[in-house]
Amino acid sequence: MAKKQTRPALSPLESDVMRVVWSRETTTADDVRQALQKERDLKDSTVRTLLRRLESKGYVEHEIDVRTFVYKPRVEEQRVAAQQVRGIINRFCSGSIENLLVGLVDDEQLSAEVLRSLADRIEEAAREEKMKPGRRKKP
Amino acid sequence: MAKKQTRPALSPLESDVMRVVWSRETTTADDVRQALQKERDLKDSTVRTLLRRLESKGYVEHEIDVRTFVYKPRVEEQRVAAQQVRGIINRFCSGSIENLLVGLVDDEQLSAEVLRSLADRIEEAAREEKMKPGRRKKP
DNA sequence: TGGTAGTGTTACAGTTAGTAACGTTACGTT
DNA sequence: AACGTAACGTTACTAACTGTAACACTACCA
Repeated sequence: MAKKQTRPALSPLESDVMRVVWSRETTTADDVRQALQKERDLKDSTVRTLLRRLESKGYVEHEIDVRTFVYKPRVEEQRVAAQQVRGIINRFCSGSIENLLVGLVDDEQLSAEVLRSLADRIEEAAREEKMKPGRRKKP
Repeated sequence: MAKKQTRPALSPLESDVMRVVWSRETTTADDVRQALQKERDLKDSTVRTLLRRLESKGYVEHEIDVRTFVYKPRVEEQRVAAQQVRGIINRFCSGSIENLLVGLVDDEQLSAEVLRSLADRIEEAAREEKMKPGRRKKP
């Protein structure tokens, strides 16, 4: 089985940067700086350091447009979230995702209705996948 | 609304210690040391430092039996997991738990069947709750 | 009353996170 | 062709957090 490759975790600020990157088609250092400006007034070189670290961690990649680095995500946001959750499940929850979901319900973050409707939608999606073969996951 | 109090995050080793604490009724430093011995051979004072840090973070509390500190969890394991997940949801997933669950399914950590059966069980449990009033959550 | 089980205090090195200055390179404009 | 400047890479520093533990102190129990 293809081992699901795992990347070093994101720091809080790196997460902020990633959220910017995920929210756009393409992203430059200056885009990030501006996007985060309300909350934090980071210097250009700070942002570039962050982006470089994110690239070395495998979260983004860049192309060069003339002389400007243009970044794009290399992983989907939901995938990253899911991996983090996997870590939580292993550390707590006795490795069982069901236990986790039960905890979420207890914590009132989740309801049975949501679970059910989600199950419906997922099964629906799975059926459609089967119709048109070829690539799997994430059209 | 009673603000769900949030504690400083657990480091990896602290998580290990907590797993021991959660797995037992009561726990002493020596219990922890022995439980973790296969993986890590920690000195007694190391373990006690960990437990003290966990207490100051609000994860455990202790009573004194003669002269020995006897620890117990102050939070449930699933609750902690759920709070961590809430953090993830806020950082990624645009704050939506549904997005997260979709990601988990994509990541093949979760299936529609599990979601559905879980929804069933949760609804069932909710019905029972309504029958016998009084305390809610966690019997 | 002394040995010891058990505690608190203190500490230190390695890593990660946030922050950024400064030096270098190469575009495009004149 | 040369120069200003936009954009990059290298390097660095501090603060906080982790893992680790020695050592000093205290109070039971034999």
